Amino acid sequence: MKISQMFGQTLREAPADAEVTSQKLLIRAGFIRQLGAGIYSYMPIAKRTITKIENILRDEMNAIGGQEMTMPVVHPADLWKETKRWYEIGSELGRFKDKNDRDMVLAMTHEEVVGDLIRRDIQSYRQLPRLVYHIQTKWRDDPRPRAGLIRVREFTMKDSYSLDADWAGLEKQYRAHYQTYFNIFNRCGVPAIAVKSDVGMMGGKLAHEYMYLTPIGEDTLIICDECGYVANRQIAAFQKPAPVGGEALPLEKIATPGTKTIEDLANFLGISRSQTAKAVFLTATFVEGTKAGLQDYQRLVFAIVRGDMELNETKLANALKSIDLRPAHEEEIKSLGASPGYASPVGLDFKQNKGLLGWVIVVVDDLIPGSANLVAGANEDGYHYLNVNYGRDYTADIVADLVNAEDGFVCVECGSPLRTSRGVEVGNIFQLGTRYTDDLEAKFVDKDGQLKPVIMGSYGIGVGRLLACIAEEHNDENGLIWPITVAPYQVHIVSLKDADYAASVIYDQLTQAGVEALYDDRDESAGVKFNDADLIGIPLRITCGKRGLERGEVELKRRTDTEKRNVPIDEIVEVIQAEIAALKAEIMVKVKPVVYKM
RNA sequence: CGGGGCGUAGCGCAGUCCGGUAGCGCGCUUCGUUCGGGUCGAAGAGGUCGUGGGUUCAAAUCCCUCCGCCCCGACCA
Repeated sequence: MKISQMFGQTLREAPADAEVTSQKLLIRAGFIRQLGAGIYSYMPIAKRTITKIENILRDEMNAIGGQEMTMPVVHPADLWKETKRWYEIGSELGRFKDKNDRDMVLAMTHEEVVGDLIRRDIQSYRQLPRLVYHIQTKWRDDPRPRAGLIRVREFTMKDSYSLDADWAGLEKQYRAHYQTYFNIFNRCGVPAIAVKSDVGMMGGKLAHEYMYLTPIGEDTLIICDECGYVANRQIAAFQKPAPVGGEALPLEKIATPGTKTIEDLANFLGISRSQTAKAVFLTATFVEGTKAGLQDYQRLVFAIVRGDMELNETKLANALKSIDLRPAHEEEIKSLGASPGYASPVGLDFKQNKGLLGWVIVVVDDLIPGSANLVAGANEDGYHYLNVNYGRDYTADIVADLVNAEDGFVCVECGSPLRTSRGVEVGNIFQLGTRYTDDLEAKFVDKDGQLKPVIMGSYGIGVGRLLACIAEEHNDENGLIWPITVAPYQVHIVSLKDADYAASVIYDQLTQAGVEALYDDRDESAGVKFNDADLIGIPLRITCGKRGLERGEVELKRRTDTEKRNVPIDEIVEVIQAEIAALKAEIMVKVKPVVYKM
């Protein structure tokens, strides 16, 4: 490609609202353009990289038996009603009506469609196992897109779906993906780790997320450097400190004016935050009923954790089996007779007073029951109780682990201190089991003649997000530095004054030899061309100048190097091919088998 | 959804407080010049000042509405 012919140009300055490095560089280098919040166009040069990433995905998926197909972007809503996700998922699901006023959805994932295909096409265990995948557009109307391509609303995803007759089969396909995903990220030059994760809206049994560690990430990971335990904070376990027990002392009400936060309260009383109980009010949404008549309803949730711990909403939602949690409104809290800032379940009779939403659910963290004589609110402005004891003064409907693991907390596996790190989720794998095939009645006849639901797994990688992570990982102060495996072009040819003819001959030779070359044939100054070359970040650069040509040479430089080497013109094709091979070999060396560990 | 910020030429910005002919840099066009790290000079093109309404003799500027974008939080993969 000649730059003079290319659609899209480089920019000297990034748009003011570009925040993260990958976003700034991809825009400046002419790879992407924003159309709306979380909606981007990929320019021709970016499309080349996208295609290479997709081909790596195809290569690796095919290697574990994947069969590529294409599924629709627009689905009849009835299918999503059958699996209940029409009701369970909120505004993130794109909904519209077609001309006949029929509810339709925009695909945010494809379990429903795969399930529908299964019930049409799979009748026998002889047709299992299978692995299908596609690389296709998703729409997720995220409440807050951010950071360029890291978090968008429209994106391309490679999603694969494993279909098995039994759990052992799922296990096998899950393990295959577990390893294959590492291969994929390694080949793209993105260091990723696998962490245990919440199953979220996908449902199912077991899930891992692949995380690229970076401070711009929005997930918090809990890592044990000692034994290798890693989990998303949403579900990360840790060893709770032993609760401080003791004999229950008499309840005592004391004035604690102006202590609406735990911090204030602990300071006022001169005690540690761990001697207090913190009350958090949330409103939970539940769905109940059958396919025929589903309805959702809300309940006020009264969660209590020790004052030195942070409530983890994912853990709470999982304990409740709620599909949605939001902070409760002040009027909802007051309807219980509780006072925000001074609230506790002590002295409140929820059988008498069901509050605005009816039937309050009290949930306490598992540290609470064993902790004696905590300080908790008295449900009256400016007052707390001393010596509150679970069991004597109040009880809960649910006791569960409800709190965040934090830096320095103790690893549940080995007892070493944990640390936190930020990460971007570049991929995920889910053991869905029969979550969808049950609802869709996607069944097959097994060897024993019994009708059984197909066992599914689903596995995703966001292509654009992966592109962003590659850019985030591989750059310097001058621009992007593409790994050879995903570089839009392999060689960038810069022609200087009076070297255009020689450069064009080299460009033709390389192109004919199958080398992917980008040729800067513009009538621009050397500085402009060099700066653009650095910005675009093609791994190899050939500079064709009058000085070198007089000696029959051109100059070759890797984007990562500062030194240049002179290469005789008649050897350039072979030298470039050797360089490309060397760069590929360097990437492949990094592809190491990872020991499977769940 | 809550809090904050922004919207003036393709990009970056000034002008808004205090109403009176819409500006600067980069980029773009043409001519000349220069030619191995964002040359220099000259002449140009390009703007419904996000939208709609109001106040006023007069609105980019003041008031109201709506829309869009960004950040933090909530939420989410």
